[in-house]
Amino acid sequence: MPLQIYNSYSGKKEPFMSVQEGQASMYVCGPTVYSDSHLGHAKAYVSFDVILRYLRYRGYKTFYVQNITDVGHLLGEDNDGEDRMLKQARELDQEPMVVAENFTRRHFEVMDCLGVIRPDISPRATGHIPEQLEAIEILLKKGLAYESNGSVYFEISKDPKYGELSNRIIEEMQGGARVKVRSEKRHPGDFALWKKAEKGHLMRWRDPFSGWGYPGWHTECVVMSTRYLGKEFDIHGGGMDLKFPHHECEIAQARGLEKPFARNWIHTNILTVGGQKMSKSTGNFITLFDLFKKFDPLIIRYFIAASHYRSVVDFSERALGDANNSLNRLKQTVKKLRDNKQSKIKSKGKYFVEYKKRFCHAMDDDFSTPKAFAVLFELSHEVNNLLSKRDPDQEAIADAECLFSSLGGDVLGIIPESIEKEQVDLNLKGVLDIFVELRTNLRNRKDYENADLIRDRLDDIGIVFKDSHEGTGWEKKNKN
RNA sequence: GGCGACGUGGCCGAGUGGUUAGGCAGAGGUCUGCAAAACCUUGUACAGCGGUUCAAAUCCGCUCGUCGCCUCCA
Repeated sequence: MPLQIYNSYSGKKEPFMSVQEGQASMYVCGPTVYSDSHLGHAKAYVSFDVILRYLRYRGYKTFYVQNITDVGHLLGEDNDGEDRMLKQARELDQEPMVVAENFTRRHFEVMDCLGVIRPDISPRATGHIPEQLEAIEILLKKGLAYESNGSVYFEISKDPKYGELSNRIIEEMQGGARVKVRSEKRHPGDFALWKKAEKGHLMRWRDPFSGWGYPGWHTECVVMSTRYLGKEFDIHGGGMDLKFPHHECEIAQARGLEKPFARNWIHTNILTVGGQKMSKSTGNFITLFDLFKKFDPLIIRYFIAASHYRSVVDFSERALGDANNSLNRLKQTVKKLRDNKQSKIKSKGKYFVEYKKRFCHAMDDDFSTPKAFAVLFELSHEVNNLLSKRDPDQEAIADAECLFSSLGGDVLGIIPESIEKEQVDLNLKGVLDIFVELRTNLRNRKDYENADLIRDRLDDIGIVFKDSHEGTGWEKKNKN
């Protein structure tokens, strides 16, 4: 069965047919880098990361482009609004490009923590001004855009298919929306391709229209996606909130430029807090930097990946706590598996083949991670039973370990290559080994009072002792 | 107002005409000196109302409710 992807252009699941066989090209709208990325961004980028990883797992040669928007879009309405980048630059008393550079770095830093694989290319909007101007001139020549007062607008009424992506009819678009007073636009829905720069505007470029200007929002993505992925590529993604106007406007331009553009549109759903959308403008956001102080990034990744990318996820600390418990269940199994595995035995893929099949079947169905996780939990269950036997089959252990590493690790990204051990320095390990020995001696002497004292006091500082037939083991507690 | 998504047991979350999703939390048990972990047992839910059907959480209609987009947003 082929991979099925929900195409939000058609509103249906469609078999994935890539432009070039065996390859998968994907463009995802990246962040506007004027402030720190928050949990809502994580939802989008972790979702696309899982999609990318699964495409790779399925054998596609992937090419992933995600832009960095380093020119601001207007805050308010039309001309009286303020550019976000410039506002932040003024508040931080920094050059706009310094602001962009810093927040770009910080964005990658938090994404790295979340295990999000970096895009192959992260093109900047400001690095593609000539390409954007070129596209704008073509649209002007074709009569799809017009110049007004030094700015250039795309005339949506010239595109008969405008609105097809988001199911909108131009004539009905004003209903309920605020009425624009004065405008350079012919129709309120027309969107800026290029804006005339007022005096003192810090980010501006030479243009053939009024002398100085800066690009509108939607052109960068059309230009950069097609430059690097070709006129026609496989997947164009972004958050649900970008569907209109952003993606609609991209499509209109691509059509005007006679580019076939994206075959599949994937939109990830939003993340809410107490039922309300998390967003920068409402202020109800929590940055990933702050969240990492309390929760391991892997928990956050699990929390996001465990729900379907098209579902709304509601954030709460309680939910993250639950996610942590669930994730621990899988991690415990993998840890035991690795502790029991004999290194010389290699996986031959003989055991648990049904689980792998079911996992892939779930992921083939529009990347249904909730079902995929259920399969992993069932596998975990069976593996735990296997491990509790006296002499578990080593080949089965190797196969199970391999499955968890590939499905849970490579694809879902929630099983690290080594569990716990990496964060523990050697001194701590040495000290703890002494305590284990001491406690064992005390237990053998049935001095439970002092044996338990050691366990309780270590527990207080985040080290958990676990007794079993083979002796006492220990592990670090999770942050929360 | 327009467009769209959605409403499943305490919470999260699959399912989609008749047969166990899965996880967390809770309860009881096994193991253990006691814990922890693991394992076993335990929940008969599908917003409401009407209709189709031998049979509906699943199809159809209506109602109610929640959320998103229509302004920058992932």
